[in-house]
Amino acid sequence: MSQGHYSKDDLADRLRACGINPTRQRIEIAHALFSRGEHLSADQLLAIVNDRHSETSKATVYNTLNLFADHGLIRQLSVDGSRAWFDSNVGPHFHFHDLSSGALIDVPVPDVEFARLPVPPPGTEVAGIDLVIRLRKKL
Amino acid sequence: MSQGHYSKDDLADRLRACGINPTRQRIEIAHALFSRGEHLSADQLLAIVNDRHSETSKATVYNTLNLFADHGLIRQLSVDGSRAWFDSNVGPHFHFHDLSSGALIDVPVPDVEFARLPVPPPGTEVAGIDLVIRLRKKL
DNA sequence: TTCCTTGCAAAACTTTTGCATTAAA
DNA sequence: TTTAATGCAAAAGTTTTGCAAGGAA
Repeated sequence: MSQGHYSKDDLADRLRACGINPTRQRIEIAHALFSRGEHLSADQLLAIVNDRHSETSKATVYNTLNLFADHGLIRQLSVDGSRAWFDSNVGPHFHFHDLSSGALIDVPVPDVEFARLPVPPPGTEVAGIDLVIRLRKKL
Repeated sequence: MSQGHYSKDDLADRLRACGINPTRQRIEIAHALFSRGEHLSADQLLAIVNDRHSETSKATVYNTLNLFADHGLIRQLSVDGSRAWFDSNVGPHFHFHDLSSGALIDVPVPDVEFARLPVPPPGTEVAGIDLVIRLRKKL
């Protein structure tokens, strides 16, 4: 789904398609998010964006990340309590979490299959499933 | 497993069994955690403990929660980015997360069955599985 | 005494917000 | 000119830490 299009124009189109006004800062943040297939924190984004081009403020990074997440362009992960991670892959998938390194690794949907899931409480329905498989070093 | 023993003596025994010196504050925090079957935040614990008995400081609440978690007496949950939740149920189980109310509801193990799980990366093994089923209001 | 625990305040860290400035249409 | 976006600094919220004081053995 529109992988590999990381030019400014393509990214601007992608933002517009979500109803987001494509500004310079937003395009740069989007580039950092989508050109790397990684999970990034707000701090990392700030460092990446300000390393490559001109100045972007911390507030703008946070505002932009929330904006992107609100429009379904990225997903915010709560994997450890220390900080938020932002995932440029909004398609259904799961995660390995390496407890020794802190690394997050994607787990594609076909690698997981549920034979049984609980029935949601009355009046509610499932909005999404977050699965995190914690990993430790094998001895 | 040792449910329903919430007297000071029983709680003290339970702490000692984990290698934790049972002080007054620790016993009160343990009582708040175990006598209710709920998921509690540090702030809620602080309020509960200081409502019933004498003063316990915020730092002691945090230190105690970390101590309990380090000794496997409770589990810290990362379910939303806003704050940590502490679960007095350390046995294997999963969670519903009601997005509209913020409520956390236990899902017992038998309600979930995995037909397939991914193979951990080389040199690692599975330390635990966190499953959070997000719920929204059904229309 | 000696060791452990607690409390307080301050610090650290992440995230949000208020507001003046800037950029854009 | 009018609106939207940005940057800065301050504020807010959660959690950790340093250190002096307190309590138990």
